Amino acid sequence: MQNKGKYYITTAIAYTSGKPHIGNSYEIVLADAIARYKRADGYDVHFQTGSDEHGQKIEQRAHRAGMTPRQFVDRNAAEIKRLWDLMDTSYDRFIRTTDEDHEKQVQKIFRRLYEQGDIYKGYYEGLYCTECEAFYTASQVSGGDTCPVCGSKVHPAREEAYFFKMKKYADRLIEHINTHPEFIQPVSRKNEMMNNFLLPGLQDLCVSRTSFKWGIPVDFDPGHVVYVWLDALTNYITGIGYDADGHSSDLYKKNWPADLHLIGKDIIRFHTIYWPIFLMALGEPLPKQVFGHPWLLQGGEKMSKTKGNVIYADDLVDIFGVDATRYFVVHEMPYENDGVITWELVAERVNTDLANTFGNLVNRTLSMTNKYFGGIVEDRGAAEPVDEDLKAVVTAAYDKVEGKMDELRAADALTEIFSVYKRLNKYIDETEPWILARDPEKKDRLATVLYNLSEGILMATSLAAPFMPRSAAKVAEMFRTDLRDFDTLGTFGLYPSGTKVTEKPEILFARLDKKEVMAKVEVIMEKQRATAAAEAAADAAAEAAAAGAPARKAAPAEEAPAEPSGEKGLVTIDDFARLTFRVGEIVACEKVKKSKKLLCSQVKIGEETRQILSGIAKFYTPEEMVGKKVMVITNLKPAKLAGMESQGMILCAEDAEGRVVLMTPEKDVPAGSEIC
RNA sequence: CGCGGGGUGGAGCAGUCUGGAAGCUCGUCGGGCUCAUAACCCGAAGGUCGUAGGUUCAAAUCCUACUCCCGCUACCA
Repeated sequence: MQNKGKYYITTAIAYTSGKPHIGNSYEIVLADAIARYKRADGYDVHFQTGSDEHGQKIEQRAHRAGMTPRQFVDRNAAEIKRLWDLMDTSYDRFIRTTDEDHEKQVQKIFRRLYEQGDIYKGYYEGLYCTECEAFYTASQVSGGDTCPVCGSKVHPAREEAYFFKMKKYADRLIEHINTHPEFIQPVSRKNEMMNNFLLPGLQDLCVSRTSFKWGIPVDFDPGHVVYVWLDALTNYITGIGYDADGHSSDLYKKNWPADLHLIGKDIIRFHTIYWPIFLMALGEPLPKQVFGHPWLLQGGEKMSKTKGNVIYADDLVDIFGVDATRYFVVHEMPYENDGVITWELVAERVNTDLANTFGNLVNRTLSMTNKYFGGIVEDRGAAEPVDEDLKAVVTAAYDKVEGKMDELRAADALTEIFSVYKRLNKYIDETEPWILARDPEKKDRLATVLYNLSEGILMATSLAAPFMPRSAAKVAEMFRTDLRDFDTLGTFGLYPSGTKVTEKPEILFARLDKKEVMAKVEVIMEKQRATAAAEAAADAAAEAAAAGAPARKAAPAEEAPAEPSGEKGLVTIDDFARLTFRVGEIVACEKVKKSKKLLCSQVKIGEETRQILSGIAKFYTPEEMVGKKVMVITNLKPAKLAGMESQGMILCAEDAEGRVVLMTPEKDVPAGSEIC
């Protein structure tokens, strides 16, 4: 295969404060798909990922967990690595910012930048919260003088710190961005960076802190540790052997500048402004491209532990398998906008694309080959005009996919590949092999059709391999051949005629029953909620223990704070619209034996009758209930009360003494009428 | 007037730069087929393209105003 040169791709390094969710895993999977694709396409790929392990938050969390920071990051980095490995990602190096080679180089870089005058010592000024031991900006404090996190008083303070002279390189960077339109992807982000940061004028960046210890020490000024971005971003060069004294490794010389930094859209600024400027200061070339990918949202919301809606890669893999999970996250992510993930969507996608279109195609082809030819795939040259279009579609696939991948549109690349599988399914209908099989004179034609199918599957699957390596390997194995190098994909017919395929085709992707999936999900979510509650309790206990005299407030929360629980906040009309209320007529009612409070009513709502339990036995007898028209929430999740299912809720009013009264319509309306 | 992105059939998206018969995947409904994982193939229904106005022979696409949603707003990793 021809060598197209080197390709160095990186992901952001994952922060070791906790377990990455599927949105984080998406990045490594996408990077891996690109890396594998480039390898198959003839590039000499170097793929780096890793973990970001320093900072005050780590220090605090480790303390709360009763561990040293080192133990804490060792544990979390191992967990991150486990998830990356679980997803079959083929990175060449997993760098940790606590790795010795990295720490040493960061110190050297810091010293060099200081000596050449790009870093200077000054004071960081801001509003300081003693409780949190953290600075906040005026905008965060938003006018008042209370801490946005813990609510205590903040006061102006200053801390000795080193700063990087950003302004010095700003013009060069603006010039670079303007002359390299491909540098920031998607392009809409470019304007954001220009308008918000570069054009108004950059502030100098604080690159050291004295308020915590868990970081790389500034070797010539012991009270300071190197602050986050100078430590984190430099992993891209230290990980391949950069040396600030000019003795960089061959690996570095070969691979730098990076071809692609794949990162989340939230850290675009750091990668397109600070990082290039650091590199300019070091006299190194800039990365060729930075792609800030969008996020995967659960439903329409950000995932957060407090909302209890986090989806993790390992849970997805348990239910759907590695390749299905990989396929979903890559396929479902649009280029610019955020993608959506829900368990239902994954199940649907697996069934339609993977089981029906792809898996079933492979299965039916292999089955027919076994049934009609004892497993031998043979091109007997009995071509017909209908074959031409099929071959054209198959042989054109590589160029189409290549075009999409060049633009980093991996989701669209997958769509191209699947359109080939769809075309192959259609070909079966066009040629009707089962009819050919009835006519002995059509035996050659039948063999040729099955050969074309097999070859088409193998060619398309070679392109799918970077996205679904395991399944692609299985397909090749079942056809008793190897996947194709990309530079052969323009030629139809390289599958050796006469190959005997497997006798027992394996189901690549089983169809899933949505209800069964959701039942499993319920178990997972339940476990997650329990864990979150336990953690919260442990945190609270640790806080209390650590408190000593005046109680310390909670440390900054990782995620958005929980909804205020005591009182009911305002909702929007959309929130209200999510609830469905209907008029129901109680057609039967009885006491629930196991309970003193509950009545079990059969409520007629339009065409259907539902069983609803209500805690109103003290106020109404079953006889009184029958015939009443009441207000019912119909889209409430069913729940079991006293062992019986309740499919909704009958609304009542409760007075100050706790007396309960049914809500009934003021005029008579038919049961089933919607209440709005 | 801080900056930016978005609002397209039931769901998720493309199309907007470079105006010219509203498209893709899924779901729904009808039909075909039976090799296959109740799979596959064909067809249909369903959208005033957020709202209002303007430019034009022609607007989802350009312009103006309004409205709703979501990010970012600088050292938080």
